[in-house]
Amino acid sequence: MSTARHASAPFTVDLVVLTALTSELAVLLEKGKGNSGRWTLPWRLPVRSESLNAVSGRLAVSAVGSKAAWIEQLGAFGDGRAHPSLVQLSVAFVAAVPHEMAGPERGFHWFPVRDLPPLAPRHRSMVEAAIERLRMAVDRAPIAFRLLPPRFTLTELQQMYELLLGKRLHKASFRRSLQAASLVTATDEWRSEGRGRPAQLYTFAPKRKNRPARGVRFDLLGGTGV
Amino acid sequence: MSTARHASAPFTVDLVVLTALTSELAVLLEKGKGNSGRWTLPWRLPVRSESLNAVSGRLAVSAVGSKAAWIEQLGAFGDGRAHPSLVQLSVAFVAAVPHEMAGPERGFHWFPVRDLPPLAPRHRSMVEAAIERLRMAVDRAPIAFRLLPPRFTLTELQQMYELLLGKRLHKASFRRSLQAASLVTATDEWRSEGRGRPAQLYTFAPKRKNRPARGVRFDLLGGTGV
DNA sequence: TCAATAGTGTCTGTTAGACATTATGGA
DNA sequence: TCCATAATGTCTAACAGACACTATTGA
Repeated sequence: MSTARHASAPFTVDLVVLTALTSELAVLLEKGKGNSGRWTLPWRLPVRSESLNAVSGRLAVSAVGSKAAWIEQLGAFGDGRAHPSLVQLSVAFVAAVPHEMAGPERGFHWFPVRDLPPLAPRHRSMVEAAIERLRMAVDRAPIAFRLLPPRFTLTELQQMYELLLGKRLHKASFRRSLQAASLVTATDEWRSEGRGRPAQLYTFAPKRKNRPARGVRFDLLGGTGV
Repeated sequence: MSTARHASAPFTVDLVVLTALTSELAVLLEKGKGNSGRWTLPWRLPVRSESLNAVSGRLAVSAVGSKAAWIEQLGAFGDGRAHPSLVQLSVAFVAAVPHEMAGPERGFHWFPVRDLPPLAPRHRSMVEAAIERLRMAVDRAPIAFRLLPPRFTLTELQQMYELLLGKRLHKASFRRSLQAASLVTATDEWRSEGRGRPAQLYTFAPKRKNRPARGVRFDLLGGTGV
């Protein structure tokens, strides 16, 4: 029951920053500003008349030290689930950043999504929604490419997709689709990684292609099939 | 700049109700409560501590007179786009209802989405987002079926899908996928519609089927292809 | 030489769209 | 009878996954 009488808006903007941490997804958490030293998602009470996108963008910069590779609004969260701010409503954003590029700022820490510390209920539902949204977005936005360095091997790219999607992919199929989509071009560089045959390096260089726009998918009932 | 000192929450809940109106999508608008008699999306200032889902659900009932066939949160809208309430933030929902079932309540009217009256900028972006969201949701939720009467012909079902998706579908492919998805069962009734051969009536009776869970779709660059 | 990884060719099953054909009523 | 619509069979192209094979390095 906070009496909002200062110039801040009566809702928080919260951010779920995801990254690829050695073969698993990780979330960026902040050492709680409140009394209990619990970890929280980065959030802030925006000042009035600030745009949501501006606030979330600056929140990302303040957390990871650079602009996010991808950021999207998740939605409004409230409905009785507790939040560290005690404010009724939160607008959540989901972002992805490359892990190597910029270490987290002071007071922040990466946690694997499979092993999170206790979070406020509202924050826990945001993390779940964020992962789901990321997996939906991976095939519509070049997120995987932006999480990799400018030059990468196709195996690295595939592993990034597998990590983001949370499932294994078939090597030959992956490369065929990639070829058909005209998304990468080979460089003349190769990289030797320990034992086996060196891998060719590629760059992200999408060329517009008119996809045939398939019909309906009757994907009701959430049948995942294995 | 309204001083929010009464017991209402400092944001609005807005609703985009969509329906299938004789071969085109239509939105439900309300004669503006404000000074200018402009049309607006149905919205309200919820009282504090009300859940978002509860508010949006009741808003739908008050607009169409019955529970929505499908409803989902669209997200938070603000960012400087004007809203009839003058409130900074709005949480929008999108809903779909069958057109025949329940006429709109007094003061409401259906408008084809291709021919909308002037709307507040924030409401216009909600309508656009709602249509896009509906099209994404049509193959994950049985929206088309809930907009049809319990017994329908396959041609009616296909036309509903075409209307919701905004594109033509291939008849034989549509029926094959439908069959494969085990979503409908035939009744022993037939309906003669004017000239040609009568059509068999079907009911929505989904049977769980384990779909094979396909790989990646490189669907970047929004290539629609025709 | 062996182990390990990169990269590719072939085969098969599934599916979407094109097209044509049959079926069955009303005008 | 003719016409309009329903319903279905066949063909083809695209594509995903399985499998196996070759290529190229380090140990």
